[in-house]
Amino acid sequence: MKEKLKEHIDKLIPLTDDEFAFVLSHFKFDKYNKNDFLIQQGEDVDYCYYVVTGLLKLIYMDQGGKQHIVSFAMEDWWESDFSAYFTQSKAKMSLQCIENTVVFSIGLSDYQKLSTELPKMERFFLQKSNLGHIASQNRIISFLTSSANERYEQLLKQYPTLFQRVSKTLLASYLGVSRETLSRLSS
Amino acid sequence: MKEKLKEHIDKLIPLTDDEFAFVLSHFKFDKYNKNDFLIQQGEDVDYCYYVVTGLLKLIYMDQGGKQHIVSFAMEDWWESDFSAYFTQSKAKMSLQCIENTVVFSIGLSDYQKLSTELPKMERFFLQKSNLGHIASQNRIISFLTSSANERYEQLLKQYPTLFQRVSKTLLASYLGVSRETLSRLSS
DNA sequence: TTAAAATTGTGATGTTTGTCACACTAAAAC
DNA sequence: GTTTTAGTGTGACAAACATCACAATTTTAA
Repeated sequence: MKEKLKEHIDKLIPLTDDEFAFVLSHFKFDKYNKNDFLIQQGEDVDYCYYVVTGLLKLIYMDQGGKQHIVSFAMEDWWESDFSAYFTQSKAKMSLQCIENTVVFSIGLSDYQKLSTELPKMERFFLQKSNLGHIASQNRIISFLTSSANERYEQLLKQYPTLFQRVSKTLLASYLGVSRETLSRLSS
Repeated sequence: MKEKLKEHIDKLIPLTDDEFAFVLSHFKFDKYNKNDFLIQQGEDVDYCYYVVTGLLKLIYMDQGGKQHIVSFAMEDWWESDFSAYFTQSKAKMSLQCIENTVVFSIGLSDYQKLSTELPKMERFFLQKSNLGHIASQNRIISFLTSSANERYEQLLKQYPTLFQRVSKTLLASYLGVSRETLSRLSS
C-alpha cells in the first residue's frame, strides 16, 4: 500500500526513502465499504484522499434532490470537495464509495505543513492541481463541443474499465443525460 | 501597473518590496490590441499571462470550425493554454483579445525558476491553481444541473459587468447554446 | 431459497434546443 | 456620407433530449 503511494509520487517528483517516510507520517490509512460516505454534503471536510484501490463518486445533489456525478475517483486519484477543504467550509458535495475502497487521508494542516517543510511535495501538489485543472477544462470543452453520444464515446475511450464497474445510471449522471437517453445511444 | 500585480499577489501571500522586485524580474510587460492573438491554436505556448486591464477569450475550435469560449479572462485573471504551456506542446486553444489588453507574461522556465527560488510564489501558484480547479468544477456542475436559462442567470449574477463588454454571440458560445436560443431566453 | 430492491430497455409524448432564413439596427471602414 | 460589416431578434421546422410508464432481468438481503 505504501509502495503504491510512493511510486505515484515518484512519477512526478522522485523522493528518497527518508523523504517518503516523512511524507507518509502526515497521512492516515483507511478502509471504507461500498456505499460508505467519506464526505457528506453539509458537513465539514477534514481530509483530502488518495485512492489506493477501489472506486469513489463525487456527487452534487441539486435542489430537486437529483444527484449528479461531478467526478469518479479511481486508483491513483486524489479527491475531495476541494473548495470546502481549502476554505474549511461545509461540503457542497458528497464523496461516496461505489466499491470497497482503500485510501490515504491527509488533513489540511498536515497538507500545509508538508508543503512547507518539504518543497518537493509542494511542487508535487502544484503539478497535481494543474493537472486537475486541465482535466476539468477538458470536460468543459466536451460539454461545449459534443453531443451526449459523442461524450459517451469519449468517456468509453478514456476510461474503458469504468463500464464494467459502474451502472449505466451513474454513467448517465456523469455525462449529464437521462438514464433513458444513454440507454438509447448508438455506439 | 506593477502595483496591481503586487496587490494581487499580496491578497494571498504578502511579499516584501524586495521579494516583489525579484518576482517582477521574471515577467515581461506587454500590450495587445483588440482581436490580437496571444496564443494561436497549433502553435507553441511560450507564456502564461496575468491580465492587468482588458479582456481576453480562451477559445476552442471544433472540427466543424465552430468556436467555443472555454473561458473569459478579465482583470486580475491568469490565463493560458495550461496543458500546452506545462507540457511544452502545441496549443489546442487560442487566446484572443476582446478589448485592448495589458498583461504581464511569464515563460515556463521563469515560472519554474521563480517557484523554486521563492517558495512563497510556489505557494501562491498552488493556491491559484486550486482556485482555478474549483472554478472549473463549478462550471461543470452548472452544466450538469442547469438549463441554458439557469446557466445564463448564474453567469449574469456572477459577472454582471460582462454583459456590457461582450456580444450576446460570445456569451452564447460560453454558455454552450446557440445565439438564437440565448436571444429567446426569458430571464 | 425466496422475497425485495436495483438495474436496464423501450414505447409514447412533450419540451428544449439547433439550424436555416430573413429583416433590422448599429458600428466600423472607406 | 456612404458602404460594408458585425450584431441582434424572430419565425418555421427538425433533431435531441427529458419525462412518465411499464415490463423484464439481475442483484442483494433476509
